Amino acid sequence: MSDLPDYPRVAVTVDLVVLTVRDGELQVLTIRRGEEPFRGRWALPGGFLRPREDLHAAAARELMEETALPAEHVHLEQLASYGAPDRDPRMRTVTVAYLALAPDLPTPEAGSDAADARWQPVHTMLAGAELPFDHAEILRDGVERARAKLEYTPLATAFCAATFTIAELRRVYEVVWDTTLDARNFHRKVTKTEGFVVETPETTTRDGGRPARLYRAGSAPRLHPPLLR
Amino acid sequence: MSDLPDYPRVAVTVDLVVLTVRDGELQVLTIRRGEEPFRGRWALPGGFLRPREDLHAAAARELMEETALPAEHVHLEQLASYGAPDRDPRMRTVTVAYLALAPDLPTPEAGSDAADARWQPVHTMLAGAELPFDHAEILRDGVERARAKLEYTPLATAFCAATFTIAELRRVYEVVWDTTLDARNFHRKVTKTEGFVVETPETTTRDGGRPARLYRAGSAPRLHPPLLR
DNA sequence: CTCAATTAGCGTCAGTATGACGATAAGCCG
DNA sequence: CGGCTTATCGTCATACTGACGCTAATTGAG
Repeated sequence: MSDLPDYPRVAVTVDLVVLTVRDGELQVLTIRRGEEPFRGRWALPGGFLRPREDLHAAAARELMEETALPAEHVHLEQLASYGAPDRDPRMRTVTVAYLALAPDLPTPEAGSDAADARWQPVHTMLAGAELPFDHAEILRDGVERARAKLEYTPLATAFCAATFTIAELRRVYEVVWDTTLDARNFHRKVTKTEGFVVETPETTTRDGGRPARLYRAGSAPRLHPPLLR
Repeated sequence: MSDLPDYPRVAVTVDLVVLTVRDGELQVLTIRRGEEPFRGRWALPGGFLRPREDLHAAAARELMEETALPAEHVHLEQLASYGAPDRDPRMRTVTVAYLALAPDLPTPEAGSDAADARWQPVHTMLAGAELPFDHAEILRDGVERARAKLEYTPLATAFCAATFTIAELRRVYEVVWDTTLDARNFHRKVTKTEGFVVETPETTTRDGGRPARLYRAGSAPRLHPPLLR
């Protein structure tokens, strides 16, 4: 089988928008670039697709390599692809961006490729022209995807630990949507929406005040009815 | 600037899931392949990304070239990317799939690349192992995207002509969702949802019975409240 | 030990949306 | 004209929503 050299070849990369809720704000995982171009700048983690690697596998590998996050606790889904002809000054590239949602993990620090890894507030990274390449656009799209999916999927639980209180889940919504929600109505909706959360026998007082029941994520793939902004 | 030949290159293609509602069912535009592999088989339209072409531009170009559809009346959005290492027997490829929604146009026939182009029922194309490559998976994802977006966006209007009746819009929902909807409740919801449809002065009797008012698509990017399945 | 502070979780109530379906309107066709 | 078809408006019981009052269960200060 010929290699059909008459069609242009492109370098395919995978970039990651890894979001978490930390210190009451939405944060994104950034790595300090160790190579040109943009050496020393904070950027989204990512890397080249390997010759016999599936896209999702590449994203999962990058997540491990560059962020050392425990993959089993991280939601990972494809976001979108970006291929403007001049998006990378080195050569023609197309990047397949993935969106990862993680709980507030202890301290995810640098892996092998990256000189350094750090959580940074999304707001900060989008304020100036911080991010190189088209990473600001990718980050914006990732945040918008997360905001939208919180409405009609139980994905907010991906920002929480294995068990969580309703208040913790509510804070996820409040941070991602940048609104405040009535705690009582939120509690009613979440517990009445079939398959969103599952009660556990435990309670916790880690948020102070009266002990709160702990829940774990339910199995419903979608929320019926949705939680509208 | 060096070409960094140490990273693997991939052939990037763009494939299209072009959907319409015809004869009371959801149909997809297929082309008969004129080249190997799978010569003579019906497949999704698509082609290679050109050296200095943006992804969206490539999708729009393919839509024109292969389907001769008037692009201004077609909604086009990125769907997802597919890059399993063996998805194309010739070489390593990654395809960026786009979803296009078109009204029931007169007769979109073959363009240059394709030996033939034809609308075919989605149900038929997904029933057996009709489609080559991973096109069945892509089509399934496209249909699922369309089904979901009908709930939260006014995208159903993309399946309609420039002006349409509420009943025509309702039939779009019924076909895409494969349900029946109460005509009176649907009328109430659509006309009360801000920015979904805009009344025009005209009416039509093309559906028989009492003349129906014609509407055109509104400007709202999302439906508030959504139309739930 | 008591009390204030804090957070959880239940209850109420009015306004609104929803689904089921009746009734009327306004064309067409024979 | 009378019947057929489809459009559109109306009704009504029920469900959901948002605003907000109230009680429960813990912690920590004094």
